[in-house]
Amino acid sequence: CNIPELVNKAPLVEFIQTHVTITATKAGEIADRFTEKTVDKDNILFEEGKVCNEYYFLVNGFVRAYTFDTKGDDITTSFYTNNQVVCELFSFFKRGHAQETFRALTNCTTWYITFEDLQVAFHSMPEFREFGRSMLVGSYAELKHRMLSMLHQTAEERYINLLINSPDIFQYAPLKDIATYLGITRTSLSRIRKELSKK
Amino acid sequence: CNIPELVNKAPLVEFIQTHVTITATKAGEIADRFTEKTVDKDNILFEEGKVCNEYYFLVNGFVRAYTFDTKGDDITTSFYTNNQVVCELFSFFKRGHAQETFRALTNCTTWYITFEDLQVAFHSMPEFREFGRSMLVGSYAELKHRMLSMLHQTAEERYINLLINSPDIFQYAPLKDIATYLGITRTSLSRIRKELSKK
DNA sequence: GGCATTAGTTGCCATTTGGCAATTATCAGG
DNA sequence: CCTGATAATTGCCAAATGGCAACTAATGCC
Repeated sequence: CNIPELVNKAPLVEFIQTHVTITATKAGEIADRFTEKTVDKDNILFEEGKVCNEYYFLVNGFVRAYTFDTKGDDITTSFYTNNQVVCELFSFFKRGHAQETFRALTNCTTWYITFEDLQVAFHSMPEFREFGRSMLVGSYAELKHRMLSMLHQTAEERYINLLINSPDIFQYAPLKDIATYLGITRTSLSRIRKELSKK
Repeated sequence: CNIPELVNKAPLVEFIQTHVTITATKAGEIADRFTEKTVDKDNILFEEGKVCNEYYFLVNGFVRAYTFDTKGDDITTSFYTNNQVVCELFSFFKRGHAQETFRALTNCTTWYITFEDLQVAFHSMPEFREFGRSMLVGSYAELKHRMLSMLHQTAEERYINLLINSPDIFQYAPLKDIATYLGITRTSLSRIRKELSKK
């Protein structure tokens, strides 16, 4: 464990500590199972059709996940930024082929762990298991919240909330991709923005 | 372990075996941690505002989960039927107050395990951990699929798919609740049904 | 800097969905 | 069986969102 690694891993250690009750030492042991990897802007972290084998912790950067609908149109399923786990969870844990692609919208610094290493670490470190579960439950809750916004909010309300809660998305992602994330067309998003600018 | 229990637990044992690679004996050991509980029609399995402490396996019956939007209107978040896990996962695992209520639409037969017992069992039985994770990942994937349907399908398409994939929902739930589940008003659902009946 | 490509906006109009109120259908309880 | 309550449908119209095409703005590349 050399000094640059120690420095770079600090965000990951902190992240682990904010999600499970754990000593810095234990959190450090978990973090040690991760390997650093940088991904350049516009490059792919994980591609559709493959079995996801890396569980990424995004230290720094911006990532868009997308898939294609039945007409072949590109749909944004999620955005990821600093201090988030980037992973196609179903493919990763169930070892199936994924239908999503994760692409870097900026240069990204990540720490990742492979499925095999994670399985081993889960087995030997109860705290890591707890952490993994916490991540899974957190992702589920976040998605449920977004689902609820689709069920009862208008496109304008969803747009405003995104603007308030995730302003950085607007800094890195084109509006056309934000539109599909909100479940509307870029034309409608454009008009919603125009209406709001009047107010 | 008496005979009625053995008989009744068979669906749970089978369910476990279809989700993780495990012997019948081990699956039976897991199932033994669960306790039977019946819930009568219209009664509540879990109520909003509390910390969810039971992880239910629904052997037989039909359940609706719902919450309230900002206007105070009732919104269906999910339906559950035979051989499904019924639980507010975020509240259960993160020990927070839930914003959902689960109500029986029919008489229900369930097997449940409490949070404390589940924690103990997770710790001592790796297969149970694997099962728990499989459930979590499965719920996540299902929700993601539904999210995607909200992003790119019309209300009519979502209705048709629900009709095909979950016809039993229409047997037990009133249309007004199905409408909120689909993210539309009961008026619109009524019109969609009328249009389709013409074809 | 110029040019090609992609992104974003706007006008025009169609389609989808919603809101409200009246009406009809269904269902549970006395 | 009657009756009140709730669910479902329908008409009328408004609002939200989409489709297409034209236009403008931004961006990347040589």
